[in-house]
Amino acid sequence: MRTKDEGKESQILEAALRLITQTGLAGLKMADLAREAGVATGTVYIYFIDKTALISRLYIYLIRTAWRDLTSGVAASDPVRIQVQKIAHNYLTENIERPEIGAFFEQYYRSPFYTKADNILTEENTALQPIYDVIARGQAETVIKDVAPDLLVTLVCGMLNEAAKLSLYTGEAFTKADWEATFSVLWDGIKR
Amino acid sequence: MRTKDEGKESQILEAALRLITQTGLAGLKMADLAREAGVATGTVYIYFIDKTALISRLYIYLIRTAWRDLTSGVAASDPVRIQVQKIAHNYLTENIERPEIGAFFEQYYRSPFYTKADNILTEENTALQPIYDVIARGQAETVIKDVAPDLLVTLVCGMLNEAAKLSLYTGEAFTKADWEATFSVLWDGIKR
DNA sequence: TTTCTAAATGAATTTTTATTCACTTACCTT
DNA sequence: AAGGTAAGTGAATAAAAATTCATTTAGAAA
Repeated sequence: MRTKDEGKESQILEAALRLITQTGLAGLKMADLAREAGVATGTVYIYFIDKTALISRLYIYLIRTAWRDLTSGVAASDPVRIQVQKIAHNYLTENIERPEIGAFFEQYYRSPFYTKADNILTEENTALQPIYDVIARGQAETVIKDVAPDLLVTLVCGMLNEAAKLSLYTGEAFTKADWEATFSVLWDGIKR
Repeated sequence: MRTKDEGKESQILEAALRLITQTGLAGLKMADLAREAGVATGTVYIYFIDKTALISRLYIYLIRTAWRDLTSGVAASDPVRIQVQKIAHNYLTENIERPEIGAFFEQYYRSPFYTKADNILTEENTALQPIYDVIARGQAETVIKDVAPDLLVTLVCGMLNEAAKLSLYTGEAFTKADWEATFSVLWDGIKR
C-alpha cells in the first residue's frame, strides 16, 4: 500500500499561501492551487474535503507552526528595554521575511471562510505572549507606561506591521537607520 | 426620457462596501449586491459594465469622496503638538466610525481586482497630506524627530489603524482614557 | 514476483456565479 | 394625451469554478 505523504499536505498549504499573497482569497482557485503545488486537482481533495476545509486548515497551520519564536536571542537577564528591542526586532523581521503570514490573516478575518467557530484566537495570542510578558515586567518595574496592555500591544504591533508593509510595498530594504528610527519611536512612545 | 439616477450609482457602491466589510471581496456576489442595494441584478449592469469595473469604481469613489477632511478643527495658529493631536484624533475617529473604508483598502490591494494601473495612489496620498504637512512643519521647528517622513507617517498610521480595529473587534468603545494613552504613545514616540 | 490497497490523475460533471436580454415601466418632450 | 427613449426587471443563459470518479500508478505486504 502507498501511504499518504505527510509532506504533501503542507506542500499544498504553502502553495495556497503563496497564491493568496498574490491574488487574495478572492482569487484563489483550486485548479491554480493544484498547479502551483505541482499536483492534480483531485489530489487536493484527498488531503482536504473542500476549499473551506483547506483554508481553515491553513489558518490553523499558520497559527501553530509558522511564526518563529519571538524571544529568540532574548536573555532573562536583559533589561526591559533590550528585551523589548530584541522582541520587536524579531517581530519586524519575521513580518518582512514571511509577509505571507500577515497577508493571510488580514484576508482571512474578513472572508466568508472565517467563522467565530475558528476561535483558536486563544492559541493565536500565544504567539504574542512574549510581548505581553515583557510589557508586564516593564510596567512592574515602572519603566513602561501604565496603560492597558492590550492597547499597548496593539499600538506597538500596529507600528511594526505597517513598517513591515512599507518595505514590502516600496520594494526597498528596511535599513539599519529605518530600524533605529522605528525602535526610537516605539520605545519613546511606551517608556515612562 | 428617464434619466440615469446619479444617486443610484453610489447606492450600489455603498451596498458593495457594506457587503465587502462583512464577507470580504471573496464573498461578494452580484446577486447579493443587487439585493442589498435594493435593485435588480440587471440594474447593476446599467451602472457598471462588470464586476471588475464596479470594484475599481468603488476604489476611486472611496479615495475621492469617502474620507472626511483630516484637518477639520485644526487652526493654523495651533502649535505642532496640538495640530498633530487634532489630526490624529480625526484620523482615528474616521477609522472607527467608517471601518468599511479601511477594510476595503486592506482587501483590495491584495485582490485580483487591483492592478498597478490603478495608480491613483498619488491621489490617495492626498488624504494623508495633512499628516505629512504637520510632520514637515514639526521637523522644521525641531519639535519632531528628524526621521524620514514616510516612515514616520507609516508608524503613526499603523498605530492608529490598529487602535481603530481594536475597538471594532472587541466591540467596546474607545474611551477617553484609551485616546489619551494612544496620543501619549504617539507623541512621545515622534517628538524630539 | 505477484497481489493488493490507497494515492494520484485529470477529464467530465456539477455547482455556483456572472452576465445578458426580451420585456416592462417611468418620465420627458411635443 | 401620445410617443419616444432610456432605466429597471429578473428569468434565462453563459462562464467560471468546485468537486467527482473511473482509471492509472506506486509501493507495501505476501
